[in-house]
Amino acid sequence: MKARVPLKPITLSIAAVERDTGLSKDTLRVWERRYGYPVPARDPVGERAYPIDQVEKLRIVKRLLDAGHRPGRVVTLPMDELQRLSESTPVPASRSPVAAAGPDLHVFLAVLREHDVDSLRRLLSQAQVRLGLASFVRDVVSPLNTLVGEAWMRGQLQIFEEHAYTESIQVVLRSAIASLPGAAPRDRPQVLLSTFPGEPHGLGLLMAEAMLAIEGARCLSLGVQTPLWDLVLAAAAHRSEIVALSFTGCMNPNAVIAGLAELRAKLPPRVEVWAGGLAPVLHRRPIEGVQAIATLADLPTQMERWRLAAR
Amino acid sequence: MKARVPLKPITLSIAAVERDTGLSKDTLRVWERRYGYPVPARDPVGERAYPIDQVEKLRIVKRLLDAGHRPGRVVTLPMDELQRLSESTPVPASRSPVAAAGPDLHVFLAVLREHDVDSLRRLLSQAQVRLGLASFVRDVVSPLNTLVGEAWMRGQLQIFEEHAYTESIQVVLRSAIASLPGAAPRDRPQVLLSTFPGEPHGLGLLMAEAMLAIEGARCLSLGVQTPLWDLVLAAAAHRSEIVALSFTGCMNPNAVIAGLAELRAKLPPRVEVWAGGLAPVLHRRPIEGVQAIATLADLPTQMERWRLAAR
DNA sequence: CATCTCCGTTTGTCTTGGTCAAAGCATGGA
DNA sequence: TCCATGCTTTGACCAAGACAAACGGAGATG
Repeated sequence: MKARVPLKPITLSIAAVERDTGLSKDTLRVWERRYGYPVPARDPVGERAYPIDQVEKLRIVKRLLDAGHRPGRVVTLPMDELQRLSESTPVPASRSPVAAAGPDLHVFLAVLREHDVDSLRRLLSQAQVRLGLASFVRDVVSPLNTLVGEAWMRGQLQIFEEHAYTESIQVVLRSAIASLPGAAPRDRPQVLLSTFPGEPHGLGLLMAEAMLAIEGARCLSLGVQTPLWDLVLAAAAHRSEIVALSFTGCMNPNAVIAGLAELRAKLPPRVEVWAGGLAPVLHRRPIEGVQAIATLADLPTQMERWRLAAR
Repeated sequence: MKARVPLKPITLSIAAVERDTGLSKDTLRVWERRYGYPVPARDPVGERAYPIDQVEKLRIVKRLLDAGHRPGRVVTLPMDELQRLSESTPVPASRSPVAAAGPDLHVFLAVLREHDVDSLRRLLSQAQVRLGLASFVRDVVSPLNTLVGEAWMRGQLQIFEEHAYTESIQVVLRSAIASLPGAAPRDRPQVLLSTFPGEPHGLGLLMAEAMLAIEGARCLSLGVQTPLWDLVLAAAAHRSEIVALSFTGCMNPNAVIAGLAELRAKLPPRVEVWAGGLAPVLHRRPIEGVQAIATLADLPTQMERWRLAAR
């Protein structure tokens, strides 16, 4: 009931800090207990009142956490140390030699930084038309995603800039997909696309949908976060022959493995399970009955394989 | 750290119930203490494990709460009483007489139930062309959303069917928006669209974007779940004159109010805050400095008002 | 040198039981 | 009819403790 809305919000309640930083109330309290930071002031009632500068520091800390740092090492650091870390943090660098990949991907990044979304979309559209959809997805969107992800990790990109990027890619990709010749009802394979609960990123799905649709597959995307059991139901309802999942690094590796194993077990054997995306766990060791898609360029190959298998 | 993924998810953790029902952990615990309901089972570790039927009951209770009932009076009622109340309680959504609205919205629902996504998209596209975008959004998509939401609440629709529906609407709306004449750089107002963290539904944004774009606004959608601070940064970066947020019932009412108040305080006064969507809390009482958008049909009116105000 | 396994440490979420302000409701007076 | 008052309901917050999962380093193995 403490929905206090102070006229002079020079301090924030713990709930407000949770909203602003994404750190849960429990976490904030336990940090205070363990690391002695942050130590907020108290309002007349005895409740925590965080000054804004503490909150801003917490925002930076949160970013470092997302970039892979550990709380115990960074929460107590002074402000200038944090700044230094933000800039110098070496990127976890998955595979994909980005630097070598695109010619001038940095142009896209530059207009994004200037908040010129119109130009960004125009440039993306032009690239799509010039290169063709497949090459656009493979050689522009995919490496650009990595580039943007890395820039964000380094703190060179704000969250809202990343959101604007995602939305722009979505607009261009969806429009390109919509203008592909629609698959005929007889076309095969019938592919069901989605992500597991806990995986909120949908760009991978769109990219995969584009690559598969080019090859003549009948794609049905369910968007993100479909419960496992519903994937089984949906595959049955739509007579899907392939269920394709997309993963980024944000899902728990064990949850990925366990989920894929369970999905595999619940689907009829004739339905294939394809799993792709940046999640490292997919590419460590093969998973029984699951096709790991190393890169988007593998999708056509896999389709070829599927078609050759007599069915 | 308790991201348990039980193989047999016949029960949900308290965090999962919070996500699914919108009732906070504190509330769930205090209800158990005070009213003796819900009393979840305990897992081997001693943590609450809610059976799904309790969660479903809680969802109904939550709806009754949103409709104005008080917890003490409804949490302990048996299931049939709740059903009776649900039906006899005048729809919380004061506006939007669904039954009277569409002529044959049930056609869409029927093809959805038959899993004929191709037909669904074709029918939607045809309706969009026949009615025009504004009427399509106002008279088809919006009431259809309510219809689908209610069907899902009643358990008449699977989650994957709801996902397929959402994706279909998205395809049709995005394609319609893309084919609108683009706004000129000088056009106004510049509108920033998004949702708060915790609000995962993006259809409202698309509908609003369509209505606003028709009226000649320059829209920039950031997709869903933009942190509050980033909304402020984005509004500054894009010189937005209006920040429009969309809410469904899944957000905690207090979080909605507090978030809007904080956003209002952090934005420069000349930037307007518009809040729309089905969340009941928006329409209970006006919020200082925030324009509540009752229905999508109000968006043109609000635009008119904004343009008349000398700027 | 890469990869696996083991083990101690770190970390966030959950636990109990208590406090209290704000919102809701009813009663009585103007 | 409308407003002031007092009582009840309600959920957010607090403290301190427990514990499993995730992490990271050491050592063994291919």
